[in-house]
Amino acid sequence: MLSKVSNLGLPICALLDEIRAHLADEQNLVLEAPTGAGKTTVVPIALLEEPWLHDRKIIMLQPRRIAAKNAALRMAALINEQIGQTVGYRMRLDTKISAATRLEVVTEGILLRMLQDDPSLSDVGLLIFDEFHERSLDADLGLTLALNARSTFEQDPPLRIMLMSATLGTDELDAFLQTKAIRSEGKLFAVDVHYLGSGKPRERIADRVARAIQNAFMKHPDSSILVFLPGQGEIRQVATQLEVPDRVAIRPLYGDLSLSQQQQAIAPSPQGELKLVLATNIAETSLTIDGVDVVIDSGLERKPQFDPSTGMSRLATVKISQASSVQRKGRAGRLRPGTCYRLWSESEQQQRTTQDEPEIQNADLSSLVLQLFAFGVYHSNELGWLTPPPAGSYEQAQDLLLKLCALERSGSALSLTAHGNAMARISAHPRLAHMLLMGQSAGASESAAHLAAVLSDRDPISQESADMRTSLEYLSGEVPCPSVFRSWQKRTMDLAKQFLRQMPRDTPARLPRPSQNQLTGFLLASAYPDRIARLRHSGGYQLANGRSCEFDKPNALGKSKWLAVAEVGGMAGRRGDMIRSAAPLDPALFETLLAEQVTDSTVVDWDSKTGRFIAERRTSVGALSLSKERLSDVSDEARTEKLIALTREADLSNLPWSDKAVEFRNKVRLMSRLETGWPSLESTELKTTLESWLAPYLLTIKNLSELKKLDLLSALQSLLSWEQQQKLSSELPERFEVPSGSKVKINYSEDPPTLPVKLQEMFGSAESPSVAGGRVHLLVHLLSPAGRPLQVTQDLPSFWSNSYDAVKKEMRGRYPKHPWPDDPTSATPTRFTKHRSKR
DNA sequence: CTCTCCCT
Repeated sequence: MLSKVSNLGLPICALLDEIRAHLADEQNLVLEAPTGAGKTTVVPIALLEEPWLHDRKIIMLQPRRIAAKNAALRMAALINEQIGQTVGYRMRLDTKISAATRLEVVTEGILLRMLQDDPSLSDVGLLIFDEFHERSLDADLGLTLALNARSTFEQDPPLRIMLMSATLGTDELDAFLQTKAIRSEGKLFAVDVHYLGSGKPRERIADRVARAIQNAFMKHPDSSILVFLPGQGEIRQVATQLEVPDRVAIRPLYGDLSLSQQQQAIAPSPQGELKLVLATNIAETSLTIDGVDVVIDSGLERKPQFDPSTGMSRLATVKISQASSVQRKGRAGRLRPGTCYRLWSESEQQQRTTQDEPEIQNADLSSLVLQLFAFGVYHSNELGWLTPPPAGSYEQAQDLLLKLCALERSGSALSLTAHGNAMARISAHPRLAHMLLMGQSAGASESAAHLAAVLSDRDPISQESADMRTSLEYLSGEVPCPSVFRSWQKRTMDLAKQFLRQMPRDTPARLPRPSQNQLTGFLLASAYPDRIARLRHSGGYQLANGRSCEFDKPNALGKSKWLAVAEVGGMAGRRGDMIRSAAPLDPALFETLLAEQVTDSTVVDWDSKTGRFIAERRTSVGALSLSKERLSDVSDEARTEKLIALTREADLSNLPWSDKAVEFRNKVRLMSRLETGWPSLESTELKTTLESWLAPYLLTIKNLSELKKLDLLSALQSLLSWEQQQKLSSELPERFEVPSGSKVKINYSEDPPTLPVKLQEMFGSAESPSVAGGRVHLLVHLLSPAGRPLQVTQDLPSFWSNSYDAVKKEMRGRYPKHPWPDDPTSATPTRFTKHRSKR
């Protein structure tokens, strides 16, 4: 096998010895090679006879079906075999594999299914991720699970993992896999790059692109041109406003076009005209257009941005990365040298990000989280990730899976339900998997399978009609399917059959069967409970998730008061969302099959005018309120709950903080500084435990004036044990006996606590007053006979010896009737004047 | 001025 590929003259052939030597010693390899180096076909074949394979297979992952098939076909041809012998491929609904197959090219999603059947990957010796730089969600997850499989199972010899990536930054991969990349040259022709600058502000992209096209045709009169635009809208604008020479054929190219229209853009023109292909990102990686010498790159692309707060994606027009611009440029140099015009400046190019963000950063993670639970991974941090899944979308995914009954909560932990386990075995989005199982329970497996299949893929009929029932009628043949949709119909029916095979067998229908009219709405509402919608009085619909949306053009569905919406489209920056597909929903289902979606709650409110409570019983579906009913009685529990919520909101400021309560809190704070084991009475902690300490005292409170009389001190005291309460009053007494015999109240509302006392009453005291067995020194406020503060000290002896003389001199004249002895430490303390003391 | 691409 090796000899069949080692002399092909491709750049990669020179590196085969190095690659084999590396893999003989190490488990990981990063192979960095640009397109045209031959890595995809040469490397797997060259490794088929390596001893460390131990008769196990080589699996090579490809992000796209066409690429997987082509790679397998080319490799089979290289070794003069039919496909399905030594080399085969495997993808959804299309497999060419035999018992003799040693090398399988598979699409990335297949790896997850392989891991489900055999978590240790026992018959795989080498796992190759091709085009790993694209960082698809499945590739990232596959790598993480494969590394986990290698570390948890005894593989002998261990599984080899190889990442093949385009040039531009493999350092991160090297670090993650603790290896050193092997680099190869490519075999592309030189492409001249011209930066045309950023253009005038606010000028339409289509206008600038149109001008660049005109200029390019003048400079390259004999060349076909490929233009990269962000989306269909811009493609249409350019196509309608552009005037091109007669011998040029304009060919739009984007994913929603039919296969034959896409073929027209790719194939050479029949009359030998030049081609002007106006394409989206589809031409960046998926489709190759031959005969292009000039590329015009708008520098923009449209990308979905997943919003964890709504669980929906919206589209945004963003600047492409440097890596993407290199890829687009390369499309001009496949057969001979070419030219690339970029509609931005060179300095801006330097500021652009080098790589695209990995998909895991900005994707719906519900499928990933379900799969992890099915593998027994309950927290993503149990695994090693090149890029860990972001917390926000991870939590959103868990919430959705809880709503779909795939997970259940026991205490603070989540676990997979039997229903969730069945969902994970179905190869569809968890929403659709849930819908399939619900459909089965309601005796409507086949309809559910049809609907899931339509929603799984691009649906050409939804462009004509947003009513899902139209697609279903074409699919089942109830309404004759137009011939242009025949290939869609066949593929979608095949998908539906696969879903039926994946559903659990022998499951009795446990739910009542909905009527034919209710069926589609019921199924959609099971999959998308957050998108149940109701018509607003003002027009448009409100969704259960709180957002609003409407039809882009008048639609017969728009008469329906209730809808089950499947897909919502929107562009970032625009206000409303568009309903792309939906079905009418019978609200009678809220009392039967959809009863689980209805929440029944008693809402208590505080009427701030009367200071009383009012209660309402409400039923709702998410943000959509179904009914409201005023209750004459408010239960103690409901009222307490509301009071606690109000208290939390007010940061405890609504409670009657008496001086005693404030002092108590300060005393506990003081004790907790001295000893461990005392509870914290700080607002933050008190707020989290309101239910335990405050609630019992709220039970009798029915209005505002009763709240004002709340015994807050007792409530706070309940947080202390009996021993602590005893200790608190002995260690931090109310009053302190000063030398004169007065019992002076200690002010614990300050920190440190203060002792306001007339100076004369402290005579004879050589020590600073303290509490808590001398651990807390009181801050003595020494007062004049008239009660004016003279001095503040925590160190009385130092006051007597340093400051007393000056105070004495100043005060003796003003208060002559009071004693001002020369030696205060031996004088007799007194509350009175000299005259009264003598008496 | 109203949807990028891909996949089980």
